[in-house]
Amino acid sequence: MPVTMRDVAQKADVSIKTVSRVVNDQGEVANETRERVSAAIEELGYRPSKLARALVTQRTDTLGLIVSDITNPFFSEFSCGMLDASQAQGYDVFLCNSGARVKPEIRALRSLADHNVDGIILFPSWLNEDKLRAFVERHRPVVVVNRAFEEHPGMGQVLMDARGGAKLAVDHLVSKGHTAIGMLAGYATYPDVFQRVCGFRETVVAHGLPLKDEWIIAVTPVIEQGRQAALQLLTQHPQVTAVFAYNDLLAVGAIQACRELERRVPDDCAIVGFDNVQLAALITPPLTTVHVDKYELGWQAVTLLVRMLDDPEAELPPVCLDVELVIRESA
Amino acid sequence: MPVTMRDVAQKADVSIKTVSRVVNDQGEVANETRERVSAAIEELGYRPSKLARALVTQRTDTLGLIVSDITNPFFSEFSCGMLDASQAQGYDVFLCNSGARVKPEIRALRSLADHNVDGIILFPSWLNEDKLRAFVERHRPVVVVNRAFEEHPGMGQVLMDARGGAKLAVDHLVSKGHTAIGMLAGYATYPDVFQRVCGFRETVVAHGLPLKDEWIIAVTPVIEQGRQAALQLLTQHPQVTAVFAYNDLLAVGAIQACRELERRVPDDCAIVGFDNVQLAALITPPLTTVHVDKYELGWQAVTLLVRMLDDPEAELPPVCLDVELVIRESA
DNA sequence: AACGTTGTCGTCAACGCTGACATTCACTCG
DNA sequence: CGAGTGAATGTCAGCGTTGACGACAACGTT
Repeated sequence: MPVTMRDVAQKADVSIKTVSRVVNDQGEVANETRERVSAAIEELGYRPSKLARALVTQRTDTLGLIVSDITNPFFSEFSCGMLDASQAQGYDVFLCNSGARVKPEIRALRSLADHNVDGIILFPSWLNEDKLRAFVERHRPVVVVNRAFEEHPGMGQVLMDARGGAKLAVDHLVSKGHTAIGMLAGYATYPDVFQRVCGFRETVVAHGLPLKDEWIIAVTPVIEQGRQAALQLLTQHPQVTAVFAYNDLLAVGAIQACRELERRVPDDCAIVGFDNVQLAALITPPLTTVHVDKYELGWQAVTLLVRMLDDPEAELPPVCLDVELVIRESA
Repeated sequence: MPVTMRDVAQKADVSIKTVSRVVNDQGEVANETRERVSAAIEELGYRPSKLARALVTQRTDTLGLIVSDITNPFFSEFSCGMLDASQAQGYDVFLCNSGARVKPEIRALRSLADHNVDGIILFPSWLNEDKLRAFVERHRPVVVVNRAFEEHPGMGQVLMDARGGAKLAVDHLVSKGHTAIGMLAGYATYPDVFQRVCGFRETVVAHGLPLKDEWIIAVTPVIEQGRQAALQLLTQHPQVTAVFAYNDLLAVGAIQACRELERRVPDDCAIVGFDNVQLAALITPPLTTVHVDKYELGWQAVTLLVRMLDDPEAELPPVCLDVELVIRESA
């Protein structure tokens, strides 16, 4: 039913191969012929079948993107940058939600491989390093965002300076006179929690302040969990006057907790978040947080992936984005 | 490099066709043979190429989704439902951002068609009805969300009861004693603005209240525009004591405007939004708004699309989701 | 003994396209 | 003037799979 190269060839009275040549404008085609073919293409409304082409070239012009939760503004802004960059490079993208679980991630990976995507972006990956490497072995290239690992051919990484961000946050808290600082952390199984907690610990110690393990609470990074954890932290350890949160969602939960405990923010308890999602500027009080350019992160991931595609041999170093502190009213 | 049916056939010492038969478990294969082939598949880690299969069956097991802006929580929640439903049905999905503009939408449509997606979901469509119909003619089926149009074979529609939602909002405002109600509307070119404005006008009139065109302001539905429009509305027409917003983003802008004008919400100015995005519950004061189950909307869109795929001849009626008022503190 | 029938499996072309390798023809040059 | 050159185009196989059809045993049935 759809018009094929054969139809065009017939109409322009040339061989199929010649049509192929003008479509991909490769090889030498006489001007007169080229125009005749172009006219036929135009007239028939011919569009080359990416499917058929992919079968022979092994290139589908598609990328796969796996995120934990597209509903989370952090990921959706990232996806937006990723999508725009892909489009600019001529790729279409398959989107999958992993729900931050291993099984669905594997299923998504498999399913992307089945569709022969040219490359995959994982944000982040919940697989252990061996499994991940095993997959990449058969389906390079893959770019992993926000999770550091040993460099390996076929795997690229895009990171943000999480440790530096944590330092920025704690420094700011300290400069405001806080000496008892707690942290609402994500679970250590979260691929990018480690860096943020590390940065937190280092900086607290560097300032010569007390560092108590009970002041660091690990929870799932969603608002409600943040509320509960902050409630717990602030009632059990009333001396804590400042909280650094793993992400803005937890920070929002902490603000809610403070409201319930009738602790004024930032006077009775200062709060700093991480990520600077849209929401951060809109709540009351507006959240002081570490800004990350999520759109840019997505764009960079594609840039790196495409570079790996262009030169499969190259060993590209990790890309790391800077972060900056956005001071609003919560600290 | 990747293992193909031929490899499996060789290993199991059968013909390629037999392998095909067990893979798709169709046709009669002796148990003994089936097991031998299955073993070979397992051992070799064979996975059928969707590409090659698609070339002959004309089915790619992929769907296309075009949304205005994945960054908007309204669309991202929808996408989540759409993604989950697709996955449940065995489809992978191409995601495209149209940026709420015609050109990119057309480009996305074309590019999806080039990849031979089995069906497309448009949320919403910015094309005029003729163009849309022309496209669908060649690439059915398509499901359009949140935009009503004349029924047409190959086009499905999924809607929400926008008019009813507007009525709910206005009724509530009236019940609170408001008699001068303004509206922050989206541009009439927005596909789903019409219904909401219509419902607004009808209900205001039904209550015997004044309906002034100057009290209805059309803007791009983002926070900042909402703020400016509300500023304008409330200073030029101070008698207005209640505002119904086309969506929550505009409502949030209105709340900001009230704060600047030192009008207390809801005492000096009541505000009702539409959509009930996550943000609505988190701002101060929490927003009274019309709730729409966006996840369900996405799920329904896929359900409809798949039904159209299964029976191309069937004339499926539009699906319409109910809405409900969520009363919080802004009205 | 000749004839369906049924179950199992294979052959072959085709899907729409590209890459490797002809082929043709005009033209140049020693 | 024959060989060599290069531009323009064509032929053919093959990418990995499926559908239409055919082959061939094994088994009753008359």
